[in-house]
Parts: sequence; structure tokens; C-alpha cells
Amino acid sequence: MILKIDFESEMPIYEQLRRQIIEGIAKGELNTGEELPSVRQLAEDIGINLHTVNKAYNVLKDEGYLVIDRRKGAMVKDILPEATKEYYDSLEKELKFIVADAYCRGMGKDEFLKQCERYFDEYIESRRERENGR
Amino acid sequence: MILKIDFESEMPIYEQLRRQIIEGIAKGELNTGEELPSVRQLAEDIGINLHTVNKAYNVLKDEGYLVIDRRKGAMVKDILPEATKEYYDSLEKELKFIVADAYCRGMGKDEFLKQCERYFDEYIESRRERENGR
DNA sequence: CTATTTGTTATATATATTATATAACAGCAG
DNA sequence: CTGCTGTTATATAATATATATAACAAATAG
Repeated sequence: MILKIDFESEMPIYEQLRRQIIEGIAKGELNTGEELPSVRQLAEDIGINLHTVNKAYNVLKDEGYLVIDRRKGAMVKDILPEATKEYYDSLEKELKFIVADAYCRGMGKDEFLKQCERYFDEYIESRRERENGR
Repeated sequence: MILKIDFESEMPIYEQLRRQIIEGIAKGELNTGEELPSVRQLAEDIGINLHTVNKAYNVLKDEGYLVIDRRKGAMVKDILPEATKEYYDSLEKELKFIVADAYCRGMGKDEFLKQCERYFDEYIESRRERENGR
């Protein structure tokens, strides 16, 4: 899986890593149980500090996406995190704002929903393709 | 319009203000052309520094939501910002991640879309009610 | 005219976050 | 033993966030 960091972005590097890894899991580029590069390896590959990678991994561990074995390294959990109440609450907050912004800018409900649907289908399709190839 | 700050939140105060004001516009609690409290007034009301309010106002000005008159203060723009290419790009990035996260957590496409639709309808309905009352 | 209000600008300070660098540690595999 | 894991510790630097205080120009209210 290819990870790309935008060093001009306001978004912290560890947060960019976190998001790309979650997107990678959604696409099926990263499978449950799959091992991730070691913190040192990944840090060297993308030219950042190992502590930055470590932070991303640990956030993902706390969220329930990864398990980290002190000796083997990080791997994607066999069972992905569930949609807990805390998750629903934060999702609602985030979505409400995004929808408000879109609505103010004159984006129609249908157009917005179509986009969401398209993104969902992209992940579903991507996973399906990869599962067939195995 | 009531603004509530969560001082425990990781989200910066000015960002909380920014989001609530956009949501207020979406709901129709704030109408185009309507004046906002002065930076000093609002800062005092919610117990924060005037520069924090000023930052929120200026971010919203840069985004095209507000006009700020040096003597009269801030007011909601008569014409709200459009969905520019930059906006679409940032929306796509944001939405793709959110969808990925939801998908990984086992949230169904229909459930996700239903929520988005509900939020849209809330804003539409809220605006309609307020327009009828005027 | 005077006093008050507006956003703006400037300076200073404190704190937290982000990212880096370097080093050392324990545990395990080859 | 050697080399690989993540982990811990310490230090440093830059940036973001928030506050405090003061002063300014421009307009308005009395």
C-alpha cells in the first residue's frame, strides 16, 4: 500500500497516515490480520520520524483498528472496530456540520447523497475485486 | 442565536464558533444580511477573549460567509459562498475518509445515506419554518 | 463637541501540539 | 550474538491556540 504525505497540508502527518490507513482497509488494500511496516521502516520510506509513525499506529490501536505486538509489530485487527455510541455521536456532529456547509453553498441533497453513495460503492467494489483475486 | 462552547473539546474555540455559525445559517437562525454580535460583546457573553471571536469571524469572512465592516461590525453575506472547485476537492477528501471509517465499522450504505438525508431535511425544514414565521 | 462603539493592530505571555533527534531498553527470531 | 520489534526517555524547535492589555482610526449617539 502506498502512503503519500502532503507536507504543505495543515493536517498533521500522523493524522494523514491514520486516515490513509483506514481508507486502505476500506478499499481492501489492507486486509484483516495483515502486517504493517515497522515504525522505523515506514518512517524511513516516507522520510519522517519514527515517533510520528508510532503515534499514528497507537491512535489506530486505541480506535480498535490495529493490534500492536511488541515483537512482531503492528497488524490490522481480525475484527474491525464497531460503530459504538461514541462513534455515532462524533459522526453525527461531523456530518451535521458538513451537510450544513454544503447546504449553505447551494449543494442539493441529491447531489450530496449521490457523492456519498459513489464513495461507498468505490470501497465495496474495490474490496470485491481484491477478494476475487485471492 | 445561542452559541455553546465546549472547553473540554480538542476542537479549537474559534473552530467551534465557525461551525456553529455556519450551522446557524443553514438552519435559518442567522439570515443573510443579519448582523452578528460585536467581537467584544460575543466574547464577553461566552467568556472568552475577543481575539478568539475575531479569528472565527475572519475565517468566515475569508470563506465568503461574512462581510466585516470596520465600523458596523460583522454580518452574514447577502450571497452565500458558492461550491467552488476548492470546496469540492476538500469535501471529497473529507467525505471519502468519513465513508471509509463508517464502512469499516460495518455501517451500511443505506443507514449512512439516511442519516445524511435526515440532516439535510432538518436544515430545509428549519429554514422553511422560519421563513413562514416572517 | 464628546463619549462610545466598531474592527484593527501591536506586543507579550502561556500552554499544548506537532515533529524531530538521539539514545537506550527488553523481548524475541535467526 | 546479531538484528529486528515496539517502547521509553529526554531534549529541542516550530507552530497553533488562547489570553491580556493597550492603543488606533472611523463612525455614530447623545
